[in-house]
Amino acid sequence: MSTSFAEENYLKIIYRLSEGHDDDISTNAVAELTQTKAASVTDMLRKLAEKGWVHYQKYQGVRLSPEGEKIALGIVRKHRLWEVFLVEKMGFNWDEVHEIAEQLEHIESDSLIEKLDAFLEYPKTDPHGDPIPTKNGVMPELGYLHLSDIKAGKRCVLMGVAKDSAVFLQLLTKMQLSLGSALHVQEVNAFDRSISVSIDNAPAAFISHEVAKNILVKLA
Amino acid sequence: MSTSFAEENYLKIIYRLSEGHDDDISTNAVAELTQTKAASVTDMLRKLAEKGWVHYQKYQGVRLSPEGEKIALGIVRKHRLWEVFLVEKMGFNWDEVHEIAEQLEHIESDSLIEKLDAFLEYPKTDPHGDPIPTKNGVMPELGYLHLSDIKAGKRCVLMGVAKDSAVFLQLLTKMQLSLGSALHVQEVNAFDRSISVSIDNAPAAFISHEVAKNILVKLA
DNA sequence: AATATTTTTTAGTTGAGCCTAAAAAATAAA
DNA sequence: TTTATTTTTTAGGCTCAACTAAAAAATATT
Repeated sequence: MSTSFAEENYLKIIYRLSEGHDDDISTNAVAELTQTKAASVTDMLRKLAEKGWVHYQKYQGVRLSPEGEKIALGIVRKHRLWEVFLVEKMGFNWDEVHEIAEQLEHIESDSLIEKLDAFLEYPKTDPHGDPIPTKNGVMPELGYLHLSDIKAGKRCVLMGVAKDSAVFLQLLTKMQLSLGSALHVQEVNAFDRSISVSIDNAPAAFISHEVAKNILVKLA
Repeated sequence: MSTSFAEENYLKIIYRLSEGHDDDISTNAVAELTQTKAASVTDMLRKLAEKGWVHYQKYQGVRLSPEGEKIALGIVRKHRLWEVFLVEKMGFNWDEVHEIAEQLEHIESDSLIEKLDAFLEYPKTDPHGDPIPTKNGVMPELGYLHLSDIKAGKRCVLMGVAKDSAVFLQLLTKMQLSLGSALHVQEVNAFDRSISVSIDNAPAAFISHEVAKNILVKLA
């Protein structure tokens, strides 16, 4: 069965909202991310349920069916591969690629995506450190930690971001933070939970808790 | 003013139908290429005329306005650049890229198209030899001849095709014909207007008039 | 020139995907 | 537990881009 542009967006958004827990997703949460009204979401959820891509009972929220998840992972895979292409081959910055990839993710051609994957040399993650689902529909688990959870004294490496809005990414860039940055957490400041961190062995800088929460690291 | 997917397709098709003459285009001709019914075309032409992209008077046919032509050339430029990408970078054959490029041509990002152009090293033609419009909206005139118009005894080089349907391109491939093939027209056979042509100095093969009409060459 | 045929347009529908306003259900507060 | 608030759904409408059937205009034929 074929999927429309709108349907693909809903499935992708429900997937995103479902990551990391198994509660059902509320109509309002979906409406916020799709930039539509709750009433429109209700319509679409009923349609997606009819097609077998979500489990939905009115007033009870929604979750993806196995088939729906497969479709969503396909979209995410395409989105992230195109982001790699845009950064690695087209020379875009990591904060410029989201909107373009939102369009490219709907291009329908399995062979194109396989060839693109090969051309990019089978990347494991996108330019924000997010894992790229395999073509069999498996999302690799990378097990990164939030910088905000790292204890004072520890060293770690910046592996990804939990949020890829342009303003956030631009802030990181201004702070000289990028994938691969070596971080050394000097201390956690009790007052505002900001942390003092040395970036690539430079003198320590302050990173707010809000920012640290959205930085993903692995211990060195 | 922004253009929808459907509007872009109509403008592109009107452009294609207008190439090489300045008669107005009929509703039916547009309907055939858009794969819609004449009544639907009438609706859309009225809409495009309101937006100032075409000149249209009912029962009198349609032609692009300067603004409409600019939009159409932008779409054609994107289509052909993506085709180059698909063949040169993704490894597709020239008969496989049309449908995918039909989707990619609607991706909206000026900076992407400029970067793609640079990445491809500013190609002048697509994989079928069709010229790529400049970013200023100029369609280069290549002045190729139809193989069917070449006199016996002449040598020429295959520079493009006037039709890029998959079956036609596959036939050329089977006949060992591709861009750059060196052709030597031995004789024009009066009976069926087929021509005897040596391809890359191999023993002469027959090329039907129908095929020769759609092959573009320049004299060697 | 009159008639027949083809082409094009009008009129009225349809489905997808959105909307607003009002009703109903679920949840929170008194 | 009753009342108030928030969330979600229903009902009815809108726009876009298609459709069919019928009318009108243009073109071709006799």
